[in-house]
Amino acid sequence: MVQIKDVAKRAGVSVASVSRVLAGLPVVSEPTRQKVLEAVKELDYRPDLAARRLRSRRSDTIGLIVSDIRNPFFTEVSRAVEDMAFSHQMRVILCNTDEDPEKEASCLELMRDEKVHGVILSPSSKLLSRYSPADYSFPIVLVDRYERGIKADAVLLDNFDAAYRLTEHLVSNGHRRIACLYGSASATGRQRLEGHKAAMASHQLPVQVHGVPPMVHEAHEAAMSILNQKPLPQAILASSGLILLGITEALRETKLRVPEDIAVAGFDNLPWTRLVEPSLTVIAQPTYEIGREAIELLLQRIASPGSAVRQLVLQGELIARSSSAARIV
Amino acid sequence: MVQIKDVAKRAGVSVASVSRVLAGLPVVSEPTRQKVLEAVKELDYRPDLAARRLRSRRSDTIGLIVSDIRNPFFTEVSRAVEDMAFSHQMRVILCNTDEDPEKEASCLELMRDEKVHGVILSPSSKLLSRYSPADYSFPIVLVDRYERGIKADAVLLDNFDAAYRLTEHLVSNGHRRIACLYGSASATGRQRLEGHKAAMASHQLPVQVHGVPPMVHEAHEAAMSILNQKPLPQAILASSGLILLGITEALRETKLRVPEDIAVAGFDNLPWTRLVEPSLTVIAQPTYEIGREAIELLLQRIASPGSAVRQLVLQGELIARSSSAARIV
DNA sequence: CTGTTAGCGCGTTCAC
DNA sequence: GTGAACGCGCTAACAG
Repeated sequence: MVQIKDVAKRAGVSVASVSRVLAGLPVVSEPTRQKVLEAVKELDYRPDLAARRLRSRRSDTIGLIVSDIRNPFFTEVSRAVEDMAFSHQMRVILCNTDEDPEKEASCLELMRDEKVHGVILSPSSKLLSRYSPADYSFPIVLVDRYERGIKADAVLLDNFDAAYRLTEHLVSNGHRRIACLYGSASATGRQRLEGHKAAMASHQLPVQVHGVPPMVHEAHEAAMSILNQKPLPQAILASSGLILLGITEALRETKLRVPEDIAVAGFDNLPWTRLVEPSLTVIAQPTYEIGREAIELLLQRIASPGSAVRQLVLQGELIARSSSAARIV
Repeated sequence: MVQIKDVAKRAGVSVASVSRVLAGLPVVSEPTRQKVLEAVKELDYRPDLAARRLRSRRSDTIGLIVSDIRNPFFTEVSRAVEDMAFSHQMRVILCNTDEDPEKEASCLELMRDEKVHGVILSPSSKLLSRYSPADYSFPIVLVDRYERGIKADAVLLDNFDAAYRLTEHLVSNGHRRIACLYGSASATGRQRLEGHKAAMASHQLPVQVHGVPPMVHEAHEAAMSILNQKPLPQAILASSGLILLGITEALRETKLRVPEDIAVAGFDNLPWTRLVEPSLTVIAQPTYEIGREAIELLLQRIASPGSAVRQLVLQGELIARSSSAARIV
């Protein structure tokens, strides 16, 4: 294994000079710089990261902790995080928690052990409810999940507003009896519920809401029982892409026509939502941007640990498609 | 920062004993073991990974290099890899290459620098064509992409067989003029093409094949031009989920009925394939299992570097749905 | 079975 | 502007 002293010998300088050149310190003369660079290339020298990390106490690593990378939202976020990290010469360590507080805790411990510079985290409800940045030795940026009043950096969708607008869209298209299936397990689902309720209230319309656990199967079941009730709601609203999937499955089993018998709208502009017949009205989240902003916020926080906490709130985009077309009265 | 000598002092033993207890070496007496464990707990001692890695020359890390984590196939594989790695106390470093040979090379270098124990890799066509395990200092397991004759561990779908059976299925349902859109950029696409051609040949049927770059847009365009030709093929076959998506989009623009006017079948059992109308016949890949087997193979290779190379070939599952229903003659 | 000690490869003082 | 030397925290070899 070629190491720094080999390079030093070859270049006819000391190891200190090699180290300085590699660190980009400007206190080194141009001739030595060239000598070193040449020797590095000739020997194909690669600094030993373990030694460097031990000595410098820096890992050049950040952590990304999500519930499940297979959730398309997190897939996209993680791609953005990887891209940004790569371009900043940083490594990313990824963990899946499956919303399990114990796994969450062990992931966080792992991040501590790895001496990450910071973590991007989508906390479970449980963790979020007792969350305090002070409990951790590294900065954390929350994504997707957040509770008002928490002193923490975060990048979020404006869930209330998005659900409000989606509901407004349904109402303005003539739908009045609207059923809302929301993810009861997450702060995000509950915030979307609040947006929905506020929009309904502004029209003096009664609400019909159903909390469901975050699983396709459960959403499917819940949707089925709603679709079998009399009178049938005029529209059904899903607070997440997963729930929307469950509803869509259920609708395929019934012979109900969309939007004539019942309109549909939901969250997350996944590829399939425009392929089903009819295509589905959704709120598109700027997922890649959320990831990009999260790591940006994290890097800034690392650079200036003392500055005030910030929440970055991004707007969803309403994509109106056939499934929520105007009701013929 | 609490370190090993603090623990040693507290437990009244030497640092070596602490190290041995933590390494799980069986050469330590039960009393000292208990003393050490207690001290570790009391001080909340966490070994410094950088120091440990420097000294032991082991990183407990493996690499995963894929073209794009957003490809659902790789998402699933990566989840499996993460799960297995986590349960083996291993870290995973993930890289996206976008099929770019340069990025591929820098990812591989990064893995070398990180001293990973091994890498799971889906190589670009270019890399695959000149691939040799001997070029790397760590073991590599190929996933998804592979070329006959390469001496490398790999976990693969039986692409030839899957495409053969999918074609057989179409033929046995009365479709004879079949157009095949295949991914020309990957070995995988070409192997599926071969399976298709073989099946057609066994029935003395002429083939009509079209290579497309691996982008939805391109597949869409190619599908459009096929759908506009006279006479219309009786069926259209896609060699990947991505191409199937492009075809599905194109079909929505035309007013062709599926399967009456044209039947459709393809690869990858993604959630949306059973939600579109009509639902799509596909070959389901055992994606999670592929990831699981890949890391299993890698760990075995790490354990015994000298043993013979192995390719693990898994079978796809034909899921017949409405889009390929029997042709009424 | 346990303790002492020599480095692992590098970054960083501190003299020059 | 440069080099010599120390030590980051740990593991492993060796002595006892």
